[in-house]
Amino acid sequence: MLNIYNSLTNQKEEFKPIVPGQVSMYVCGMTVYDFCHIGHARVLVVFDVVYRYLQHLGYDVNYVRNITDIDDKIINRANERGEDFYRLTQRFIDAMHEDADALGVLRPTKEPRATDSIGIMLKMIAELVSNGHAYQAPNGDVYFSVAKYKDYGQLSGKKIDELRSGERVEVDTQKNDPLDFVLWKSAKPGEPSWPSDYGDGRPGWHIECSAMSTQMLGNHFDIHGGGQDLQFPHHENEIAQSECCTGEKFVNYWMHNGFVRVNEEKMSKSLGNFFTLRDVSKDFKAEEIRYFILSSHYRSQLNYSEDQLNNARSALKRFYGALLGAEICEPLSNTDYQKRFEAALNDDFNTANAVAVLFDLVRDINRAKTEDSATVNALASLLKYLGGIIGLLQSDAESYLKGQVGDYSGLNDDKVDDLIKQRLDARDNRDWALADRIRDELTAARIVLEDGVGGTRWRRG
RNA sequence: GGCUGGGUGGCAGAGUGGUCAUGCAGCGGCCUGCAAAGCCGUCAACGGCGGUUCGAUUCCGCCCUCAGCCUCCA
Repeated sequence: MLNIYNSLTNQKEEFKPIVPGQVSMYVCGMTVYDFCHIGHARVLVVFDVVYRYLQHLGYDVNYVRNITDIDDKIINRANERGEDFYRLTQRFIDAMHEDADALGVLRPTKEPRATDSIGIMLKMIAELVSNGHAYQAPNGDVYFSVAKYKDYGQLSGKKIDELRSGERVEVDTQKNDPLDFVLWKSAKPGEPSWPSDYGDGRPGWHIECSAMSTQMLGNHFDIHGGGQDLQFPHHENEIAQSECCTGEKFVNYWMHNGFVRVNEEKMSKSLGNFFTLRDVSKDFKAEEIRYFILSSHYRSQLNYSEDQLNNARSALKRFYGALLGAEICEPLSNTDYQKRFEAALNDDFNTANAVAVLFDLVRDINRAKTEDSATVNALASLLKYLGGIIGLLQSDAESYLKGQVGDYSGLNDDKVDDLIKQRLDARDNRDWALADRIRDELTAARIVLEDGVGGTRWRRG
């Protein structure tokens, strides 16, 4: 039985889909004006695990993750570069796909772009205007009337009165109420725009998610996810717009992942303390980054540091070390390991706990290695199968361990094999000094040797 | 100021009203020509003060403290 922590009620609840056997899930994706950083990677990976695990449980999952490809930042960036905004966003969409693929993130079922959905947004806006929940201001902008939605604040726990008293935004005289938010922005000269009954303009940020999610998943769907920073105002506003427009409940389960932090501070574009995936990938394998993300619970904060990534590196070496030499076959079914593993994931996707189960399995594999290979193969296959449920351990063990990343010395695999052969000769002659000298040479090139009964193995350290 | 969520052993990070988390690091041993890897053993923690309880790191209250949101942000 799967339990999910619901941000709407602030407690874990048993997951029950609206339609038995099917899950409809929407996750707020990237605004594509720059490369993805580790914080973005966390959303991608966290909800990839949710997606994979729901499928593992046998659900037919309709997973929609949007792309915001029109907003102020995109326009500004395009202007700075003198590049057409559509070309700019296309470039970063391609980059995002490359990054996500590398991390082992499965493509969502659908990945709508905001600019392809303007029509449906305008329909929603028209409905909100006609039913009195929205109005057009003198300057042409269309705003949503927060005060007219009595349940506003249900997700973030905020109260309209308190928001108003803590108001820090300068009052926009165009709005009837400072809390109102924009649905349609009228275009300034030279900005990308779309025609509408309210004049040329572009959509506000919040309406796109309401439009694309309800269009693709229905007015009422199961799961909506995103980063914690979207809880307010973005998700709160989505609820308000959607429910005022459709008259139905919008979403049953809200999921929010915690931030990645750098030196006790949120990693964010505005603080400038972010590390892009591309930067980090110069020194670490994508799977190490994925493991790092999954080594803590998705709702807790995650501190980014090189030590943490090194820790992930050690962990994966241990996993792949256990897998090395085993023959992968049909995994054992109904094992205690699988039960514990699933119990962990059933508990609000507790990947940290699930990974701990995998380490117990590793110990059993390594123990069995001195005894019989059938047990090793069976347990290793189970390890690989369970790892696959959270998108880990799917590489070939030997190539993973020999794989290189970043600036290693120029020693290629053939040269390594050659040196190892020379060292073996030296060892046969009991010339330990020479053997050790060769090993030192390899060590300097970050090659680690392991002399075993079956010969000498090596890996890149 | 309002609202969230935290404070666990050297580090990271789960969890529980009374027996082991787990990984890395450390220490002792086995294995090895020596290593490495692996295995066995081992050390060690629950922010502070009260309360409930036979017993609390785990429940309750207060305090201290950290992060996040309240403005764009995954």
